[in-house]
Amino acid sequence: MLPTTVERDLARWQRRKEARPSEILEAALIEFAEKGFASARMEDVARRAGVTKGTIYLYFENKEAVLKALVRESIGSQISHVIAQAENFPGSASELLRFVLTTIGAFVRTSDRAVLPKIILAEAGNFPDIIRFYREEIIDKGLGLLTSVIRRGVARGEFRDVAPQHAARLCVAPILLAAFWRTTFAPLDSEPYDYQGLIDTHIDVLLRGFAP
Amino acid sequence: MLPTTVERDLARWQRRKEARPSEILEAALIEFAEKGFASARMEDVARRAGVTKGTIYLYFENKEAVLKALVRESIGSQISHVIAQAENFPGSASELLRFVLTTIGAFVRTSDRAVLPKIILAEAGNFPDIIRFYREEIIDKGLGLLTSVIRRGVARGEFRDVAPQHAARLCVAPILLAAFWRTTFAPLDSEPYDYQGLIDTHIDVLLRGFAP
DNA sequence: ACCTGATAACTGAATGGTCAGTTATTAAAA
DNA sequence: TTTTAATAACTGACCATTCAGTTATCAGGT
Repeated sequence: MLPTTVERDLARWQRRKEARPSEILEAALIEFAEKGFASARMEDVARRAGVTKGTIYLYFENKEAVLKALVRESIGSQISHVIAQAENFPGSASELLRFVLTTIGAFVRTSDRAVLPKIILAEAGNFPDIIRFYREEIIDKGLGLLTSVIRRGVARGEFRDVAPQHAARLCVAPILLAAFWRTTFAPLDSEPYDYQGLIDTHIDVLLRGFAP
Repeated sequence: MLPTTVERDLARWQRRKEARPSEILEAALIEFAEKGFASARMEDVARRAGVTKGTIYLYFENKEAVLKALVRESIGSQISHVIAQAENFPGSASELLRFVLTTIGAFVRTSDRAVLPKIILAEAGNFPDIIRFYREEIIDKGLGLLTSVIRRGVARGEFRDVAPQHAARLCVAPILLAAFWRTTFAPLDSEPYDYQGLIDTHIDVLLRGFAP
């Protein structure tokens, strides 16, 4: 049961300054997702990352800093990327909307980062600055993008006169819900839920609902 | 600053066996909402309820039992009530759908229980049986109701042929999102968000999207 | 009307376990 | 040999839970 001395001596540990931070974040994401931020233990994060607790504190100031780093590295870049693509999009507003929602949908269906909104939501009360960051960098930017797409569609007569700030939220709601579902209730399901079908139906119903 | 001896002697404490449990639950809801279940302190719950820590344990086995009680007493009855009303609803499927969504919307906009989904979501990993209860008693029942309404609408030719299990989720998504928003980001907003407008727009877009 | 014990609601200090963060030490790498 | 990544034992604070003691309430006696 105990590791042999050979294994011990051969394995031991290596110095891998470059690789540690990302490995720690990867491990933290899994632990935070499983237990929630407050109940996740730094020792478990460390073990999963293949180091000991002390090592984490060489790279991160404290537990909160690990969560902050996760939020920063995970989502911010994605959003900017989508916004950039949307800016030089050639097609109509409907096509652009379809493209944006499909992209976000794919992210939510496949990325392990899709748990983050849930983790952040849960800790809202305890870390006001993380919430503010998330609100400004992710939500406001995302809603801003969608609002402008819809406003454009309305201006061009593609969409009827819906309130853009409400319509933008209608666009993301089912996708976000899918993210929560996948990271919370999916394990209880006997057969996997058809997220693709949900998102397709969503885009379909939405565009018809927006049509003049 | 200190309470006068008179006040002290008059106040002290009273025996209020009947009132305690609900007062404790009320206090717990607020504390759990603010800090999250894991970070909420029983002592703070007690103080808010006007008792001391020990008293809570006269009425509840432990912290988890308080959360369980909250889930049971808060939402279950609401759902059954809506379902009962829906069952003998006279009008068309659209009218029924509008009625159901308006009712849920009103609950989410006004009730302090609207935080519960968030609290439960956050603790999913730690309390599998609470999640299972919530899943079976709230989600499955709620989705079941909406699915049957939509199926009826499709059968009667009021709605086009949308997939009922997806469409049902589209119905609740924006309302749930509103609940999360109200209990998380609303405090950051300078002016209050127009939930009523969101829900009205939602119902409007949705029914047009469902129309043949 | 006024005691007076019995009962049960309630208190709050003590307990014990957990865990974030620290530090003295070890050993890989340069 | 020196530097520093990494370890592992340690500390201290925090907090759920317990329980021995306190006090409101009430019934039955005087």
